[in-house]
Amino acid sequence: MLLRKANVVDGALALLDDTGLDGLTMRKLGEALGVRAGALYRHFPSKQALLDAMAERIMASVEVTLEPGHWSEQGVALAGRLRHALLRHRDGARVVAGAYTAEAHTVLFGNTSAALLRQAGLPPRQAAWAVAAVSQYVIGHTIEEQARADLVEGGLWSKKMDAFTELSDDVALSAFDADPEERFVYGLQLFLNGIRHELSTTE
Amino acid sequence: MLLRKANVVDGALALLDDTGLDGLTMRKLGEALGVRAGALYRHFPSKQALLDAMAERIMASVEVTLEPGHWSEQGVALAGRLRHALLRHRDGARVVAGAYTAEAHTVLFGNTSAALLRQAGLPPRQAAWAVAAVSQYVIGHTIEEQARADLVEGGLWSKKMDAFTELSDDVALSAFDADPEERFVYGLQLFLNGIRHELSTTE
DNA sequence: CCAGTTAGTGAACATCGTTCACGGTGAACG
DNA sequence: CGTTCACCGTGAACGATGTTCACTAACTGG
Repeated sequence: MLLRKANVVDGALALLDDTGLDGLTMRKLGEALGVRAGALYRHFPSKQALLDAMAERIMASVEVTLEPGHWSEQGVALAGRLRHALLRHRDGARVVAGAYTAEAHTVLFGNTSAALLRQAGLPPRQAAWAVAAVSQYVIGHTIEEQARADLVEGGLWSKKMDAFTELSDDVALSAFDADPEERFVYGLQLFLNGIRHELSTTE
Repeated sequence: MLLRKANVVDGALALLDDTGLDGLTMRKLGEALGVRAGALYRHFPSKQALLDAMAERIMASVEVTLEPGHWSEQGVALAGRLRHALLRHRDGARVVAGAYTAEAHTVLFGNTSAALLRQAGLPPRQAAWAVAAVSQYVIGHTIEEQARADLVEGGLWSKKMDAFTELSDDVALSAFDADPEERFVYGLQLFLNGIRHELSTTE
């Protein structure tokens, strides 16, 4: 049974889900695909190229269709779909952050989001900057969210929290075992409210 | 000349600056310190522990003293000092992001920032969330800023830009070779304006 | 000055990404 | 149907990585 590029990416994402990024090895991937490690280099020139393709696949899974509605609702939807796409695979955020790729679907997401903000009245340059800023927030948030999930799975989470307890005031503590989604939406709202403020002063 | 933990961290940060995170190797670090790789394990139980210590050292270099002034100015100053601390070493943002540590200086930065926002009138829980969100933005931004710097140094930046040019509209293009600091401040302002809006509605 | 802790050595282990000469299989074409 | 040829996969190897361990050397406190 011959392999194609798409199959390799499929297998790599599946392996990613149950070994994590650090456990993703060319040899293990080969074994999962019934093939020796070297054979993978017929499809990708390097592991990094494979990771780039995985990132692109992840970005391809975020829906970018804009339904009619207020720009801020669309913005919440877009950012939320980006987060969910990253969460769909273990360490997905780290994979996308490490790729720094400029391929079709990654660019499409940026273009669509920027167009949304431009339509809302933001100058083109600022729209592009705002999209970059929000994306950086989403990726930064999701890297941490998944890092925490990995720690919990490894049973190391309580250890970190103990270190916290000694140094931090009680307030910050309770804020940290809140629902990640709630925290995500809060930060996102801060951003969008900032954009709203920007719109009201430039027009 | 015997080594101490502090010397190892010093050497590691120096080596980081001229080889980058991917080139940071226990053997190379040993060589730079006049020692075999194995000796480093008398000071740190693993490379990750060393990286955690490096992250703490980087965080220790951000000044957290609050001078009197409007909370938003203090916020700009704090976030800006965080960014500069990350920029001070090559791949500094990746090091800090990968550590996910809860040690003295990292926690201190969070506590100080949260106190600032609480004093401004934000409820404790929301203050902690807002600080986390801004930190994630700063780290996300700086990872990208440094990734780009590494690409430029490797001469691979123009290649990425070519890929962009084919897929993106002209607008986004010009937004991308703007001064990183200007883009950083713009995103930060969006955030702080969102917090300002939050303050005006909760009080 | 001696004892005991601590730092460093050198060799080894398992594993990693990557390469390459070679053998085999697939499908397209006459 | 048979040949051809591009492509896929093998197996072994290379160099480099993080880490361990029995051993030796160096420093330090009493």
